[in-house]
Amino acid sequence: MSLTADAADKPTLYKRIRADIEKRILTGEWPPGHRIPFEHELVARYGCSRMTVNKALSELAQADLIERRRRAGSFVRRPQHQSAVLKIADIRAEITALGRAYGYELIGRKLRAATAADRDRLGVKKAGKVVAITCRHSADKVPFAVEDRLIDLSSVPNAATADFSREPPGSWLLHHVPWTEAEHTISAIVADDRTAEALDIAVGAPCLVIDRYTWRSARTITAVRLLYPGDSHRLVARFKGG
Amino acid sequence: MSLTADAADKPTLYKRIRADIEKRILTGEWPPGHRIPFEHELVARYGCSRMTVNKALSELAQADLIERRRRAGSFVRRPQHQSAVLKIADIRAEITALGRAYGYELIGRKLRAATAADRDRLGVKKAGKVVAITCRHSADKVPFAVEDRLIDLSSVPNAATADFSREPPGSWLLHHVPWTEAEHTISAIVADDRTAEALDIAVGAPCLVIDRYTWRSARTITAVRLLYPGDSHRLVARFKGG
DNA sequence: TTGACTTATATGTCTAGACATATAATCGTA
DNA sequence: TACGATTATATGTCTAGACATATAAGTCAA
Repeated sequence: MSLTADAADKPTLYKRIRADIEKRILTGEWPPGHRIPFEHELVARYGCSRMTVNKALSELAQADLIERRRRAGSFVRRPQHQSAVLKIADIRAEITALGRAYGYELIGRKLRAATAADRDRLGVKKAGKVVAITCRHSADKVPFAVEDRLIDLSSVPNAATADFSREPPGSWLLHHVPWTEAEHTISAIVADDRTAEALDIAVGAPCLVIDRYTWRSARTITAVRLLYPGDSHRLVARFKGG
Repeated sequence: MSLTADAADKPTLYKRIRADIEKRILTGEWPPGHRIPFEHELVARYGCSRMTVNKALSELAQADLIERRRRAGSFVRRPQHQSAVLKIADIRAEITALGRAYGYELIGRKLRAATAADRDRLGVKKAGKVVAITCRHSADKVPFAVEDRLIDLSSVPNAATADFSREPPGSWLLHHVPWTEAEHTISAIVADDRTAEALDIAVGAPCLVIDRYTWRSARTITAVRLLYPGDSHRLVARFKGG
């Protein structure tokens, strides 16, 4: 077994080319707008075939680190500050990862025909059945977040009979619904009476709100609102640097 | 000019293969864990060379949609809910994109040797000079966000002489510093007197807080805290679906 | 049953070509 | 000078092979 870095193991040629270029970009030696050597120049420098350097450059382009233009060449892209990777873990996983005891409590569950408000929230037009779930997550017996969720049963019929009294709906969905897309909206509110009681905080205390809307290839799956105590909870997002 | 989708233009073969597979994954026809046809099977199905299907599968792997294992085959990966792409635009770009008039006002600027608090905030050990900037961004004359920033001059010496009275420091950095990495921490607070006044909101109103810490290959560049009125501003994060 | 060895196989990387295509640069013309 | 046609060129895609390598699966002995 080797304790050295992967890079030292035995990088293949195209990976070495990619890493060489990536390093020059990250260190700023090649600033945004800088033209990267042409493929035929890299072919000469590394003594390999064009397909090999092409693979290296294609991957850098797929990672948005460079931009390739026919006839013109390849150029270092400007950093795109507007794109960052936000880690929003499954709450249970998040709490257990912190080494704290996870607690879950189902507050309410209702199966009903979608009301106008439900349809609006899910972004669907046709009427159908939904499950509405309210629950609470806690860490070491302290309220961590309250969850208010709507599941579209026309997309996830199994959810009608799933037992959410022990398994949180988020975890259940993660294991029963294939690859999904989602949109998160983050905002801040101050706790009203009901929220304050559920989270065991003072009325008027700040709360972080995450609204997550999930779909799979144009089909709505679920809409969920999570409320966290704003002063204790922090969302960490790491910039996507390639 | 064509108004049809790019896909209809004239997709190359490897892109068609990639799109075909992507579609089956996104629709759930091939759920997580499903084995994708072997390369030689796809070669037979599409009547092309192995390099062509290899390119399609490699890109899907780079996008984390599939996982490839030697001898075993290629498999659909589980969705990774914990990773979402958070769009944090440059504030000026964000406001102008909304079709509103961007306003900028420099409140304070100080050049000083880094205090202990500064070093702590920037995560550096060595003493050095820093610029501290406080400013306000507005949309249609209404306060949009207040910014409190620290720039490490040992990494960005030019910032010492940059004119931040007209150009916001975020925009300036975006154009003068090459590719960077950053970490964002999002939280919620309630406005204190000073914040309330700067944002023209009530004391006790909710505020969304973004702390952004930026570096470039292990070198600290800047630390910034942005305060937004919590009820009007919303951060939108789109799940990374490939 | 377990562990060690062998083998088959799918992916990983690479080559030396080929033709396609978008477009920057040049040249010629009005 | 401005505009339109031509040309050169860098990237985009693809082929038909090759050998490398990790590893699942099978084989055999302890």
